[in-house]
Amino acid sequence: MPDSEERLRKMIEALREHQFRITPQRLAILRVLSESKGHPSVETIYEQVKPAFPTTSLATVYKTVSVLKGLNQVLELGFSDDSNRYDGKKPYDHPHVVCTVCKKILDPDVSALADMTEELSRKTGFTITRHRLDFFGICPDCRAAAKR
Amino acid sequence: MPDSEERLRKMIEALREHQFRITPQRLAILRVLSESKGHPSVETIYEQVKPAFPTTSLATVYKTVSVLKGLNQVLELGFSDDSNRYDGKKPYDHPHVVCTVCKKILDPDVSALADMTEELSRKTGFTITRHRLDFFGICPDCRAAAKR
DNA sequence: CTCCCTGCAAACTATTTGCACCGTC
DNA sequence: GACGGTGCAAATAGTTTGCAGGGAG
Repeated sequence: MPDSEERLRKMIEALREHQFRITPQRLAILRVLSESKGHPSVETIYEQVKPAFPTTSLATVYKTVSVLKGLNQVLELGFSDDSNRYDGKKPYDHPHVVCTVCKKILDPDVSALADMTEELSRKTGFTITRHRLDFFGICPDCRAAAKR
Repeated sequence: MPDSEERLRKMIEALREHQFRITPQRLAILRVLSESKGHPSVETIYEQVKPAFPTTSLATVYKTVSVLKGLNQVLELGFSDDSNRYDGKKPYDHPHVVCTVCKKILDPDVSALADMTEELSRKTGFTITRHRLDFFGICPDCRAAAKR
């Protein structure tokens, strides 16, 4: 899986570049972020790091994730009614589809977004720097499960 | 301003229809929601209701807003790093532009969204029920202020 | 007169922070 | 060795909830 290794390398490089130390705990967190497909929460990362480092604390995960966010090496998806989710594979704004039943989050292909931003900027006079586009619904798996 | 009166009437009707009582406090909250252009927070609503009902509590505002949300009479815009904002004028999903400096929120015209949802549903197999589209940037006012 | 609503305070939850000890560089 | 990082516990902030008294229908 060369793609996630590439991401891991980038993250480590970014940390080094800014004088952040590479501790074993951080390395484990980076690994989870670079490998997991499913937009994990801090809690989920914590659970995955724990086996290797049983004394790891949630605070450390929060702090590391926060550092990575500052270095633009992870995208934070905040949900006001749930815990935040993190994307270490594509650390830049992009649309998401969220299953409201199983909480799975996927990255769909949506093309027309760039045009939309440009049009918006023109119409409102805003300088647009970021966006957030989430679709909510029920995934095929959960729909099938509900029908039983 | 006949438009906001129309909304106020609709909200009251929805409450009555579902056996919710129309208390003076609730009426005051509905009024703020139906009149204010600026997507107020619970705190903001509270501040505006206080003059008329000095003993009003934040809890009551939260509870009323929650009831209205359940009746689809207000749109809740949750922000994980800030307090939630409410839209009583257009209580259905629609895009927003948020100024990251003054926290102002506007409703821009964005057309291509319906097509996007349809395309997404087809590509992912999700049944899409809701969406959330926010653009973040700096409004013309704040940009001008920064240049001084 | 019956419940629902209100308002106070306490509870909750995700996240952040303070601080003494520890380990990377 | 210096100094940033860790892990525990306590603090925070927005929101929710429990409950006794009050008022709408």
